[in-house]
Amino acid sequence: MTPRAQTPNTARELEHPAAREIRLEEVLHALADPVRLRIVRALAASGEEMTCSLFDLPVSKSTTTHHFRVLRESGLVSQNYRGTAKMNALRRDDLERLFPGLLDSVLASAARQEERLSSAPPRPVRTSSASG
Amino acid sequence: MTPRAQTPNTARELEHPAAREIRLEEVLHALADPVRLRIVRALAASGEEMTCSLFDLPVSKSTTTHHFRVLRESGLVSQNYRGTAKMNALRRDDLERLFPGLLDSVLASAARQEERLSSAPPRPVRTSSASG
DNA sequence: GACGTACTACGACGCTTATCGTATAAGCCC
DNA sequence: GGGCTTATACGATAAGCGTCGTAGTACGTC
Repeated sequence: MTPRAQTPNTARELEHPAAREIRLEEVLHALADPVRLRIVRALAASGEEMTCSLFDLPVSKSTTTHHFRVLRESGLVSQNYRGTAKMNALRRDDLERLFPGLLDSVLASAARQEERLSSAPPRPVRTSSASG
Repeated sequence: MTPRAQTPNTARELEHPAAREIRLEEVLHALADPVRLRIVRALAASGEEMTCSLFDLPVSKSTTTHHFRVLRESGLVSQNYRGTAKMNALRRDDLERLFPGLLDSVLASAARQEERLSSAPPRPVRTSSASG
């Protein structure tokens, strides 16, 4: 077969769902995994493209690839090759148009939870009648 | 054992996670299932408690029970018995305190997607050279 | 006490998924 | 070209999950 005639350097193009094909359930499912949520948060924090290898994840290389694929197929991130590296970016515009405010509230919730869980003193119950 | 001494009508109490135990990942996972998202939307729309049997779901009774359990254990809904019926309610206050705006943006996104998918004309491609 | 209603528990089944290791392909640099 | 880096593909595995049916429990009513 060898159908890849010349295809200079843009040869490796990855399939992305069109904006209208993105489904809320899949986006939520993609975000529900701790590793993937971490990836999305890192991408949002950097605001720019990042290569896969920049992420410090507690899983193997293969698993990382798998998670990036899930993120891409759900429509959360876009990926394109740049030399040997693969650049990843959040599809903020598409997501904002489809689900206004969703990504931001998830990101804010994640940040809030991290703060709450890390700095949470073993505060017993605080019985100071001030009521909650 | 028979530890249920007298316990008049509040005998059957269900375990709910405390607010501080609610995890974003579990909430997102709970919302990622179409059936459960539908339940949550119905609860939000009604604004009040609803019995399990009020929901018109495309799954069996057992499966419905399963989904309600997932919702309760994730912290999304609270359940308490009232006679033979089990009343379900969204834990809006707890969720809003933990993840401000999250639930609303998910609900809005779901509504938006439903509208988009139902009223979507099979608009071909619109090749009007306007470039995309 | 007997019956009906509402929901649960349990076991089963099949599909999906998160994980890994190894082998492989594409591109860069010398 | 040779070797290094980066990421993929593939197969395997174990766990999780959505689904169901059946049997059972709790409650209200007669």
